[in-house]
Amino acid sequence: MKCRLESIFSRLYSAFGPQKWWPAESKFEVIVGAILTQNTNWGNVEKAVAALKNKKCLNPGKILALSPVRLGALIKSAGYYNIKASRLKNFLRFFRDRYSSDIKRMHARSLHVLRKELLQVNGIGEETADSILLYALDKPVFVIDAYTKRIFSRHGIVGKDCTYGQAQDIFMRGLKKSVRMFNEYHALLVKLGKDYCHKQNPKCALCPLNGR
DNA sequence: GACCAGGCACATC
DNA sequence: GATGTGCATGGT
Repeated sequence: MKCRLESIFSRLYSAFGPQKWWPAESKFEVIVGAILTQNTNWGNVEKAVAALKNKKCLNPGKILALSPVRLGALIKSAGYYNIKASRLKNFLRFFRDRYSSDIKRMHARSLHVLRKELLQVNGIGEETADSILLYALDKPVFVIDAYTKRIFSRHGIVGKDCTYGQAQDIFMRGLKKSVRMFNEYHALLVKLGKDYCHKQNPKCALCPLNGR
């Protein structure tokens, strides 16, 4: 499996090149984006982040100080804006109370401890936690998302109904733990998913993973 | 108008 | 543990 996963990575990298993820100007912006992008088109998230920046509200204190209605209005374009407003605040209260809203303090903790803590925040599930760990905190964890499952189940590498943990184990066991590679691999899978591995009408004939 | 997008919590069985 | 449902905007 190791060879297979590594070879898929090489082919994706050759086909698409570096993806330069996560697209954000700061680690804090990565975290906000990770929560806002839940089950949502990235373009809609960018608009919400831009609205927060435009009002000079893209920092922990400002977001916490906004009323739910005001915050909801700013992130409206990202969809599920009421629930996401409360999820953002749930994270920010944890971030303030546990780490004094300081990314460096968080960064100093271990992957294992942080993952457990993040999963206790209401609104942060496995994918969001792992996205924060990998892309904001440089921890070597492989992010599994809908694209990853769809692509690898279509190629017979994971079961169609496998759990998040089962899929993650396959990657974590089959690859060397590298933050840089995990970062690029997941970004490349999203690129492949967006361009070639649609839910319906899969353009699999064009998929760079097909053929030799 | 239908379908989809870089999920998650909660209720119910 | 598995399955179903609500949450919502904006692009194709």
